[in-house]
Amino acid sequence: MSTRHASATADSGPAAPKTARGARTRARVLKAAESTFGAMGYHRAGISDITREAGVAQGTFYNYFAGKEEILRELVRDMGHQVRARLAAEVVGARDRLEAEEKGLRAFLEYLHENPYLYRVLQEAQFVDESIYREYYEAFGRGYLRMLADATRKGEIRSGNNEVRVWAL
Amino acid sequence: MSTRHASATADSGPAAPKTARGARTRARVLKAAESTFGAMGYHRAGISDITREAGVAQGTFYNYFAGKEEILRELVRDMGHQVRARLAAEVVGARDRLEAEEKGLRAFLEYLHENPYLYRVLQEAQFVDESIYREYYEAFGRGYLRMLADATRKGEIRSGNNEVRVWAL
DNA sequence: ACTGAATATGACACCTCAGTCACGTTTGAT
DNA sequence: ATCAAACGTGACTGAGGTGTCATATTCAGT
Repeated sequence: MSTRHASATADSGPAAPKTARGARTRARVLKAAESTFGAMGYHRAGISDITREAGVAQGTFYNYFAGKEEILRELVRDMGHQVRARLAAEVVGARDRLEAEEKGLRAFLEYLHENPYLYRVLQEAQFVDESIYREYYEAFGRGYLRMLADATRKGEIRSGNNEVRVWAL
Repeated sequence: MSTRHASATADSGPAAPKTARGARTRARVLKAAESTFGAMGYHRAGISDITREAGVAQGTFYNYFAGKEEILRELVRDMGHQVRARLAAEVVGARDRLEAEEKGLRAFLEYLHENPYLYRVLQEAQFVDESIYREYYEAFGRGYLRMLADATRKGEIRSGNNEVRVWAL
């Protein structure tokens, strides 16, 4: 039965790289997957396209990722981290909620403009495996919720059901 | 080179059915494609899934459709016709633009609620072949433009760049 | 009833591509 | 310098699935 659709949450399949070279290679493959999926689309893209782009052999791919779906999940995670890190960094200098909102939105759109692949990959991931999409969204929502909670504590916005607000946005 | 990505516009591949039975069969296969694509997704679904659902043999499929991509295009076209027909029918009784708008939107949402597959299939089609998606919503836009033009002629709304309005919506 | 065209069949050929594996090469610690 | 573990390689295979084809059946006009 293997680990099919059950709870493909955190098991990264193959173990993490143990050397510097391994880490670099893994990163190269992930980057290659980003551009390849982004340019050709997930389904048209083959593992061989990714490895060719990364400049490694086919087998190398499986040293770091369990399969095609797995690398997509990992990729979305990675992209999510980047976006959230960027947002967090942009927002620190903001005085109040409104300014943070404005800066955050601007930074978000900027990021999307610099990485046009994020949107496409994410949309496609939705059809490959719902849970990938969901994970991204929920992580995003959690970050947002934290910010709203902070703002509430500081009395900048009236309290209430923040979850509802996140959804609305 | 065959007819690859060139201008896959109107050639319906295999000729249209010549008998009543043929028409019925074609319709059955198309319906089966709708539910199968809708339920499993375009990529997971195989031709055999569609033909099984339709209750015909594999070969029959190719009597009416050139291939998988082709039937998707045909399906989107068909769904588009249905939606537009429905909208047009709902809107005829409206007095002015505002009422038409309200009725139209309501009918549209209703239709989407009754046919949850439309949205999903359309979204996925976007990644299979951009031109399928484009065709759908250009046709939609044209219909909308006609309505706006009518309204303009009747002096119900101020003239101006209607295309811009369609885009905005 | 007769007949050619249209339609239905399903086994099969063929091809793409994900994933494996046995064997080289590099790393990094002692 | 040595060695074991980590990493890299690319030819290979096996499954999955699209599209074909020779043949059988049904339709519709005469």
